[in-house]
Amino acid sequence: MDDQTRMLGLGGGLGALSQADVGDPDSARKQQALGQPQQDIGDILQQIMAITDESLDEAQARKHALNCHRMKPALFSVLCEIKEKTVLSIRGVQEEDPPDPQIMRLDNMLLAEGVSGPEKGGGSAAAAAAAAAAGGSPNDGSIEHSDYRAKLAQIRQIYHSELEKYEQACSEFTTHVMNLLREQSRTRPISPKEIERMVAIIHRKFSSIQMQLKQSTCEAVMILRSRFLDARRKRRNFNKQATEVLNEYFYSHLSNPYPSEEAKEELAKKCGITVSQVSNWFGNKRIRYKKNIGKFQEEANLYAVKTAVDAANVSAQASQANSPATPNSGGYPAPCYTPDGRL
DNA sequence: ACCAATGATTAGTG
DNA sequence: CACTAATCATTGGT
Repeated sequence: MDDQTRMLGLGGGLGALSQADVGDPDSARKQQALGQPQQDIGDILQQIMAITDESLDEAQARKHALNCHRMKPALFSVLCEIKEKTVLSIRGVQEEDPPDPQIMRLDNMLLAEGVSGPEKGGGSAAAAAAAAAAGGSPNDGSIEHSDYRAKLAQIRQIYHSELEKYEQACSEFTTHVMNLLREQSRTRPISPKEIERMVAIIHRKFSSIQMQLKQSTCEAVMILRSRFLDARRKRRNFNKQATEVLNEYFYSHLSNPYPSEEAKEELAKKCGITVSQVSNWFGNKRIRYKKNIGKFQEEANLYAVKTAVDAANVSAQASQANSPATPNSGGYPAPCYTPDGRL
């Protein structure tokens, strides 16, 4: 035992004990003066082991006596140390948890969506930015975003209140456990370090619950996104003039209705829409025209006449110049645009 | 309320 | 990456 105590580096307490063991008369006298029986570690352990065999009152009294024993702190630290070296070391190895990549992802997304970020101003700006970046949808999107933002704010509010609830519950539980452990540490070898570790465990458990919250919040945001930011749901028909311009181009280039990038830009400008909208329009137009040429015959004629008239005006002005873009001037053309493609 | 028209998205292709 | 074809979701006329 002496060796062991020295190895454990224990201080005065046990040193004094060993002295008492040897029967230092001075120490014995002091103990007598304090009214405590002389005893060694073996006796103490004996008492501890026997404590369950005694009546409750006896046990309480014994416990109190043991608690007040001057050897108690030393014993306590020994037991703590032994415990530390056995049980806890097993778990202590994998203690340092690297930040969970999953929760990092969720956090990043929530931040990007403006759910978990700063409150009003920054949040909505971030949301708008995220929306613009993700959708790529070139809608000017000023009206529809108000609705979106309202819903997002709702989600944010729920998220925050839930988060607060969790945090509160967590801290409540933590303090409860800490109090319990502190209380217990009067009779059981529970070191502050162990309490700390227990707190960490609790926090991890709660953070996994939080992750569920974050996950479901993310899902809610995604659904909201797809509901509100999908441009299909906020479609506006182009105005008459715009469709007229587009149709004019389409039917006057029926043989090759593929506007160049420049032409698209020009059309976009004329129609007050974006280039990709022009591309969409031509894509739709081509496929729908091809699918049912008959249905579009009337329209084709209309625009053919229109361009013919324009061409006529132009050529009238320009005397005899051959306008290059009047493939169908005159009659009603069997459309040059065939399903197989460009002529 | 129904349905054709229509702008936008998506998967697939060269 | 531009394009086609299919499809979605809304608009607007009836």
